[in-house]
Amino acid sequence: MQPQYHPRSVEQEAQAFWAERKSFRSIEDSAKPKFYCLSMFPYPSGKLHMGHVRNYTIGDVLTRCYRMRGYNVLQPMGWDAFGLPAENAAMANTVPPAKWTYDNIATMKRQLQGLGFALDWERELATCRPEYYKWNQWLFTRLFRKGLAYKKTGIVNWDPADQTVLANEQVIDGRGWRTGALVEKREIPMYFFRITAYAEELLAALDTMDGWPEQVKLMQKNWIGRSEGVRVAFPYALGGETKLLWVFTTRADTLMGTTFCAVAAEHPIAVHASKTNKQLAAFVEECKRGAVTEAEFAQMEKTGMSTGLYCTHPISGEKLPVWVGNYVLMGYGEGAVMGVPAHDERDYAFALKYGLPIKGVIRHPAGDSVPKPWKPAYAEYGTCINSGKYDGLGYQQAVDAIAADLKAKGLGEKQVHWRLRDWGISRQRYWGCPIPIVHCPSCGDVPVPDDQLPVKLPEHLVPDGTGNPLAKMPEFYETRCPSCGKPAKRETDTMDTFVDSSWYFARFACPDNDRAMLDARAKYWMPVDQYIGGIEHAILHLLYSRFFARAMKAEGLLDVDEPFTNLLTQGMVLAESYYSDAQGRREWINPADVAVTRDAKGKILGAKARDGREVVYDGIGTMSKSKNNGVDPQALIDKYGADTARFYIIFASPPTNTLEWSDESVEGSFRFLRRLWAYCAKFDNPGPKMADGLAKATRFEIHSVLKQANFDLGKHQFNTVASAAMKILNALDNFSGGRNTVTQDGLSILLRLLAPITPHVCHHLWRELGFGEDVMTAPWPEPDPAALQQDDIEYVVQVNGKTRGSLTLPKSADRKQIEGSAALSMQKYVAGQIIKKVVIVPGRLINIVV
RNA sequence: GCCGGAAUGGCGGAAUCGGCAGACGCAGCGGACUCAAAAUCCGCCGGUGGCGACACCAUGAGAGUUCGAGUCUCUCUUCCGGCACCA
Repeated sequence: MQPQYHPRSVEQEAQAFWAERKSFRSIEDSAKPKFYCLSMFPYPSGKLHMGHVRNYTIGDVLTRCYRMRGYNVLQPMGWDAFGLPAENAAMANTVPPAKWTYDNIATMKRQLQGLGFALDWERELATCRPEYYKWNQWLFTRLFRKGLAYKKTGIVNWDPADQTVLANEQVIDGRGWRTGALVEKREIPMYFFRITAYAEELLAALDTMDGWPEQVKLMQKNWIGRSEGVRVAFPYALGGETKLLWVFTTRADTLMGTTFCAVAAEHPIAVHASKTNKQLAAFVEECKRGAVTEAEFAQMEKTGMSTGLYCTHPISGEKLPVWVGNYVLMGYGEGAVMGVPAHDERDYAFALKYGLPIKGVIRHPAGDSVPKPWKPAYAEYGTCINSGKYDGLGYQQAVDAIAADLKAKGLGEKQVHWRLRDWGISRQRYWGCPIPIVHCPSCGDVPVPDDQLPVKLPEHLVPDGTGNPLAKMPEFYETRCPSCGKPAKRETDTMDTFVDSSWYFARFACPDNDRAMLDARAKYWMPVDQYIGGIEHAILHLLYSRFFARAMKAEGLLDVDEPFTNLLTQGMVLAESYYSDAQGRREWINPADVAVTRDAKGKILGAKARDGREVVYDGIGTMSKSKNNGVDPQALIDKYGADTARFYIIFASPPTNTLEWSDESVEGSFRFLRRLWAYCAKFDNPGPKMADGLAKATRFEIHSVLKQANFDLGKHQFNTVASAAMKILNALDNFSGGRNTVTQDGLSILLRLLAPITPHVCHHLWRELGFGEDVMTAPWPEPDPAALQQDDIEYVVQVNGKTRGSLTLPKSADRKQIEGSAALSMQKYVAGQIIKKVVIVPGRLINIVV
């Protein structure tokens, strides 16, 4: 055996072995339990980054464990290949997004293969291929006919300079990122998926999803946001007609305290009033600029302006002014709210700012009046006061009574309200899946018939930042109506890329089927048994996929509601960043080019760049181009090999934590693999005979560590499994002799425990030392109960909860003997005092309370 | 702003049910080997006091429950993720 560990040749040899045997090809087999292990597929952005390596290493560890445990495992890989970055790269390099994307896929595929993941590459798919997106389109037409996909107006960010729609990400401080022009909101027709039709189900099913982290379920629950309240109408006169201004409130008990109503800038009342009020029109225009995201809305200064119109309070008949508020969102609820300044913090601030009346109608702990400043107690539930016939009622009684009265007048009723909104899928972009609709002047919106699918996206275009190139391409949009045959216009919007990623997991079962979206193989493999991906996807992607699974089930394509049985949300990969301050301009220095100086205790004193310049430590954060703190996985693999990269990633942190990158610790992981190799290289050398006591102790140590490792594996705490492998090697290495029954058993356990993490080196050593032909087909190691037997137990002894020593007692000792021995050993602390009680935790601890 | 999460030595982390805080590793310090370096091996390694046995303090801050709290409860601070057109 080679005395030195050379990862390159070991890894090539192992990968060739797996490729030749097609070790990771998965075939449906109802005789074996199946395990579908899936990591979120990557966006082909260029090269693999550490987040990818982490994600796929975690998935691969699970995949290989389950293979060794005898499951029929599927682990596929594909490409989330449509999206905005390809268009940006296209503009920057004048290269079509398709070419850029396919080149990136080729690079990243090579990198993934170099990492030795147990992937079934025969099932590879890319969402930008017509064979894939044809079925996006096909399903869309099905949902469209059912009304689960429909058209309505939606609001987009409009860059007036480039005459183009911008993504939220492309709007910086209210301006277009390329033009700097003030971005406006525009209403345009868009297609939506009616995800709200499943709101109730998506919420209720969360309670049955035991394999998902509570944290993610809670976030989804709050996102769906079920609330019970009352829908209230405030009548108003417009052009001689009486219309109703609807609002939703969860605090109908405060209805009598309403002193104004506020509507969104896009609300019909605001639009109407602006026609005759120039100042208001300017304010409405103002509202359409500025905040783009909900976060920005929530944090911006709340402003408003009166429309000059009044509505009528549905119970009291009072006249209330109608205002336009920049904080009222048209896309949320009714686009209007009732203002109760006395009992709502935001309304309170608004009323103070604009001199609107404040009318207290709830008795609260701070008293009946509502003096400045705002107190949270004002918003608490209480007894109605100042509310006419509702005086004296509590929250629920008041809501019931008011809802009943409103219902009698036809001005309201109880309603369940959802925070969840329908999913707008139209994008005015080129690099995405075309929406399969033809607009016919006589037939309206006609879905493209099945025999004309897919609507192919031309792959040669280069966008220029001024709108969607498809919309400027008559060859694409000029068509005939599938229904009447007359000239018609094809839809040029493409789908949100979340559509592509909402069902890819099912397509992996049958990526080669050109006659159907899914077939029986999907029913075999689905649901995904273990899904792994970043916590940043906790809401949108996962919720959309849950919706899609239901929609597909309704089409008879799947027979499960929930697509992912178990979910593991991995943490982000972070790195330190450093900059040098040159004339006030920060130049970011890659951490690989920085040397830190430390004091005698290892504390960081300062840092210098490779060229000797002093650099400033800027803390730890996500790896980014702007801070030049990315660590290239390829450089790491080239230097140490894939196994070291995999081992470090697993060992450095539990999967759900963030992982802080450290080049020095990588070195330590490499050192461990070298030690393992060195141990194996001398394994068959003659040495001293192992003494009985040492044999017993070594076996006990190895099997206890294995027991713990298997427990940790069960809770996906892989970092301590890697530690366990190190502990086993330490235990083996304490004996200077070679192969005997104890070390043979121990090394066999070590190599199998480590095989999922560092598969190449374990593959090699397993064969080299004659354990078998392929470690991947060896059974998963289980501890031997006989090795775990012990005659004595070591107790921790405490006095008044403070640890004072330990005590070794025979396993057979009874309570009386334990108490006696403990008191005796604790003479020093107990003497002269009265023992009040003795707490004994069997097999672990004795606490004497004096 | 709202929703969710996290905080333990110089660093990453461990501690299964509330039961020895700091496993395993990194960095650091001391030593062996070497002409020297690298590699490797051995030892030390939370803080304060003490020659020492040992004592006290210590899991972001403050309170509480308990024989006993990193773990449970409340309040607060800081950081991270998401907020519907980044993926």
